[in-house]
Amino acid sequence: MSLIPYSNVASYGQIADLAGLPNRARMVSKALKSSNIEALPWHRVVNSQGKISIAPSDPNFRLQLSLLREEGVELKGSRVNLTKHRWQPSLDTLLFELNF
DNA sequence: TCAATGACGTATC
DNA sequence: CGATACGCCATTG
Repeated sequence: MSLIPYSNVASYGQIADLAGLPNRARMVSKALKSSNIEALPWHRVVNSQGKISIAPSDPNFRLQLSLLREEGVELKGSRVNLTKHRWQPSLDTLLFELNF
């Protein structure tokens, strides 16, 4: 997921699928909270509704908002415009995931 | 061990 | 839209 492009967003499930782990979105979320931000574009990750899945009380919530706005992502409150910013994995990416 | 718990997703109602 | 229900499974206590 370190390959989610600038100004794009992907959902937890989408990432899980790409990693070859269907229906395992929760694992991705765990990976994000535990695997502390090691130069990972965690802020480009939202749920399938395009909504930010962090508690608004959490400091990171604000951070994610600003980071996204900074990248020019359209936000309606805490919701991103998926139709416009959803990441579409390139063929190269897919092949890469399939070990080709 | 076992039950509860998630930065989740899809399907219904 | 909001509320519920159920699937998934590593981590926690």
